[in-house]
Amino acid sequence: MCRSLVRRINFSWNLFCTTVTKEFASMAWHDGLTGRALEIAGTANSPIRVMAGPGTGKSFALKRRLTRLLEEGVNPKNVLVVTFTRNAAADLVQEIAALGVDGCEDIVASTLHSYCFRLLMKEAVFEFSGRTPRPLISISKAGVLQFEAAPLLEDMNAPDRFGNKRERTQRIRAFEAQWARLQSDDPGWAVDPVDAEFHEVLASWLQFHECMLIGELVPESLNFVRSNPLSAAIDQFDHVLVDEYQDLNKAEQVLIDHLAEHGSLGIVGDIDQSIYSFRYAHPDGIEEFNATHADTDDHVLDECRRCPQAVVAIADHVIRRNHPPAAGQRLNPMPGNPDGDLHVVQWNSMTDEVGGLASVVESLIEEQGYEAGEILILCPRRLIGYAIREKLDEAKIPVHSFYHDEALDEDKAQEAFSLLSLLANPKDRVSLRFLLGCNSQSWLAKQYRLIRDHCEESGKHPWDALEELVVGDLDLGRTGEIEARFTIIKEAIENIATLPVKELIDALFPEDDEWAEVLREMSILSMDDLDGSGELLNHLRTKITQPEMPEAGEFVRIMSLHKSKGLTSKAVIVCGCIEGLVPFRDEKLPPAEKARMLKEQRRLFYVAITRCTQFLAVSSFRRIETKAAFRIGAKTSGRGRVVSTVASQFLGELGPAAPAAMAGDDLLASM
DNA sequence: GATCACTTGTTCCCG
DNA sequence: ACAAGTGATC
Repeated sequence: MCRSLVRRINFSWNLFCTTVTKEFASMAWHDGLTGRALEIAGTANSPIRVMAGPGTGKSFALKRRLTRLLEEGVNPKNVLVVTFTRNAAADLVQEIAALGVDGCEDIVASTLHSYCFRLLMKEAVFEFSGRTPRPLISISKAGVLQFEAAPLLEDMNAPDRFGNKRERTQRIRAFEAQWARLQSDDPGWAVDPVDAEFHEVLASWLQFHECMLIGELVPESLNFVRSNPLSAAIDQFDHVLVDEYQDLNKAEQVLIDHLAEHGSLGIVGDIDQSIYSFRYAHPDGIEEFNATHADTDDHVLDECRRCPQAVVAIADHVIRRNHPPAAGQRLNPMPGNPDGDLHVVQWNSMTDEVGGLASVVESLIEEQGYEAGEILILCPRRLIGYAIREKLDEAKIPVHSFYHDEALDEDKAQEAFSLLSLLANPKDRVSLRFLLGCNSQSWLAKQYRLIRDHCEESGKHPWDALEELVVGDLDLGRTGEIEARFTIIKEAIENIATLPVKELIDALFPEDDEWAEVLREMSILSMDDLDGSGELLNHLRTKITQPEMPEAGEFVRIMSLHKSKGLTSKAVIVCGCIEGLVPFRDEKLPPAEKARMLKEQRRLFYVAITRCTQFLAVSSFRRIETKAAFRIGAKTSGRGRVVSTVASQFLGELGPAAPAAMAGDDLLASM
């Protein structure tokens, strides 16, 4: 008790200091810095590698390192900070700026994705590659690519060669994987002839439509940087700092090496928090970093300042299963931290869990003095997240969910978005192709083929060829349906062409249509900063294609376990801890892959439980309807309309520091 | 090429 | 639950 009081005083003292220094002069980078953080911030060695567990103060050390560089007179324009989400970088810089450090607004702080986008936009790069960094936006449904990739799949329909749409989707994924993993760099890499042919057809479609797969952004940049190391288009960085290194894929890691070639390189990461294998992350990269980079200066941060002692104990106990028994502690408690308020709770059904957790939240707010903004709910399935959000809405508790958006789920939303895209850039071939075909099951692939062949031969733009067809200056065979469709699209564009942004939003994403809700909300939130259709489009595209760290506010946050990485919250509730959800299991995988996946799921659980500073509840439920179980992928036992779930194996791995599991009603009664 | 009724097959997590 | 694929018919 006494100790935690002391800590609280220290904490306020720190706050006091930073405000004071801000008023008078910029702070010195090493103020109040000791031990390992001081070394990390102060060393001039390069490269440096920092292995930092959750809550061990790595962003603190990073910030101080940046502050030092600026104080020492480094040109901020020559400093690159790479983070995983697009606002993490901005936050970092903003926090340093708030400390009164000059020049930080000039630091290049962004995701690698947006760095590559800017690089590929440069004329010199276009002339080299002939590729336009216009990302092809797609979503996946039932294993098939939708939206802008749908006409691509259709146009690549070559019976008996590339398989059906699912197989073609898989092939595209395989290519993205190959690029992300730089498999073509492997000496033994052999290309299957069908793959080679597929690649050729894919590349020609992308080339003709002046676009890129999102997965090509980094490999294309790398390709340029490798071939043109002296190009003026490449920024010459004196210092490169990379956060969440374990989540980068190989292409990204190699690109970083190139960008840091003439300067210092610092990487920060944690193998235990590597949770992005589905993005082809290459976590071995951080473990082997010292082998691939001579004279690596190593640092370890393993004292968890964020979490209460009991939480550190269970987190460490869980994650040690991923390592050999002799490996020792992965995460150590911070002496003096409070013990924490830790609960393992089970409910009778999914409905009970949803309602029960909403009551837990209510009780935290009304009985225990928590603010809504201090509560974070992590759900392994969005379905559960939405249900809890609804309950909290009913209880009039402010709440916000942060699922990767279903903005473009509906056909009408896709059509409206494409219309905007074509309005902003009438030369946008992808949007034109999409709009021409989206009302037809066949995507009018045959008629479009005639037009495309003609354009490839003559160098015409498909829009111009269509214009000629409509007025009768051109005859390519049967093109009646596609001409009719083109006329409709043209009229639709003309109708919205002169609208100011506010009215454009109303016209494209009408207020009362459910399908338009997400796009409308995204647009309206930043409406006043947007000038013209181009800016509106760019804004929406960025929101849709780039991950964002969920911002805190005066509301309960609900999100996936993945999204929670990097966040801190006073109270954390992890729900749905049953087999099939956490850990997610894919029974079709070969045993070695299954084992690898289980380890990653364990890391995901580890990330989730290490977000809290005080309260942690790990929750599960016992019974579920067979249909619902199938839908969310829960493992079950028994027969009938309602079956039993199996508690997550991770609940059995919490170790001696975990409290006994209790029934939901008992937890509510005790609060 | 469009439309229909039908069968068949895979997903279901996560950025 | 949802989307692809099939085949008949217009």
